[in-house]
Amino acid sequence: MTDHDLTQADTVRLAIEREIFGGQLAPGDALEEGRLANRFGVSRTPVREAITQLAQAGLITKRAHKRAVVSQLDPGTMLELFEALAELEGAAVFLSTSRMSESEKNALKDIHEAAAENLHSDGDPNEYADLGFAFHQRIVRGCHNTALIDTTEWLALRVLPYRRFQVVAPGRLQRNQTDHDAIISAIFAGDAEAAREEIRRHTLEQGDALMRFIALNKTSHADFHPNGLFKEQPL
Amino acid sequence: MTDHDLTQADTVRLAIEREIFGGQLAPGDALEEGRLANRFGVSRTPVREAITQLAQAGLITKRAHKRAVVSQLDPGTMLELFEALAELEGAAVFLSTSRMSESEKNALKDIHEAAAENLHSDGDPNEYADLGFAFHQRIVRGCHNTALIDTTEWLALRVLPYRRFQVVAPGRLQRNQTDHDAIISAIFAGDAEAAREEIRRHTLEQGDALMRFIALNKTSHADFHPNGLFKEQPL
DNA sequence: TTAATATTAATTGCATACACTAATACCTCT
DNA sequence: AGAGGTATTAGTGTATGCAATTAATATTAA
Repeated sequence: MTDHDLTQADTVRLAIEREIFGGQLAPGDALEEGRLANRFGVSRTPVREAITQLAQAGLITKRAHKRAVVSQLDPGTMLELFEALAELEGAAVFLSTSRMSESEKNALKDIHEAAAENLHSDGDPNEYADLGFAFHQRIVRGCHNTALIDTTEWLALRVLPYRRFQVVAPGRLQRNQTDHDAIISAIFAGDAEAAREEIRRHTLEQGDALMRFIALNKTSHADFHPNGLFKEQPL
Repeated sequence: MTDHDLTQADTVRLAIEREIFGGQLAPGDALEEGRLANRFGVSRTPVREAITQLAQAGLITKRAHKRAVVSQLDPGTMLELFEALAELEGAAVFLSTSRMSESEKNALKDIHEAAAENLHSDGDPNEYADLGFAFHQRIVRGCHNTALIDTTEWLALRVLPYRRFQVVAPGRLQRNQTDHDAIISAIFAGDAEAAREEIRRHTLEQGDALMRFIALNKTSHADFHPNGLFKEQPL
């Protein structure tokens, strides 16, 4: 039972997913069954199935007899997502503090130090962003509760493109690193309550900072495309 | 745009959902597309769509070329679900404590007192279970964060059938009411941190109690059907 | 010109038909 | 009788066609 048990619907779904997260498909873009069908060389049926799945996952929005569009995150819901994510990550780290093994903690510390090094040596901001993502992911997975992990990572994935933006916001990276410092200290000190508070504040602030950024650059949120930030914003 | 925008796939999905939560469809039962199709008087296409959605939601399990099966909750994942739910409800009540309006708080208190009355007068246990569900739901919704509410309610729905079991466990109802007492006190006192701790402990304990119940009655969890508890277990 | 309406085109929802897979029954041989 | 293989059957995955619905375009009236 290898990957060849992938049905065509699965293949199409994965492809569309990648295009959304990769930015080729922007929020608001329409997904038309017919086009996709002959683009992927299949009939509309598996395409339809893929769209159904993606809609159920919330990645795209679909209403009867209207074509599916990539879900649009208006500022309000985006803030809500960040807030919910902050709470979930808080819950996870609360558990992780007492549940992570020594090796898990050390791996976390390694990531943190690699990020520090990157920051100190003026490395690639994208690499820093990846390390930041890994940092959060390690913490979440440390709670060893599949249900909680899946839920949290699902939310994290939804805001991921927006979360990365901070690499272009002045001073954010340094601040980010300081926050991570506090979080990792609390974890190693075994202070679950403090760890929760730190990560809550941290993630909430990322959302706030993003909102400020959008407001300052007064980008119409209709046109706002998170994945384009790297390309279009001057560093 | 009324309910008549419901596509046939939606209708079928809702019907199946109801049968699962209502207990006509037990965990482990197989869903066969053809039967469902002519049972609902539609073709297999909308049935397939409904199944896809339910699978994506996790309510049923599906693998390529194998028929769909109503998801089975083994004790391990069930405990995980309860733990994750405890954390999410904790996060929600933490926010709700400062965000619920006066009328929302009063509505919550009304439910709580109705439950007390039911308990005191030896009323219908099923009604008590409904009140308990409403109690938790009100608290969660009080956080006014759609993302967090949806996530939490989704988990709550998955364990709902199991959660109700406590009406048949000796002493659980009284204990449940005491817990709710503590929670509501913390909320009215504005002590968010205490409210979180109370509801965490409370929901976690429901999971533990359920596990003990299953273990004591040494019911093979393969045959364990939550919705049957009311009918088959002697009170 | 603009707004409202009719007409056409594009696109979705569904049914049916067929291909492929996996399970079951059946047979053969030892 | 039992193990192993083959035919049969049930059931899923996909393609195609058609009807219903929505979006786009043309047309008319003010």
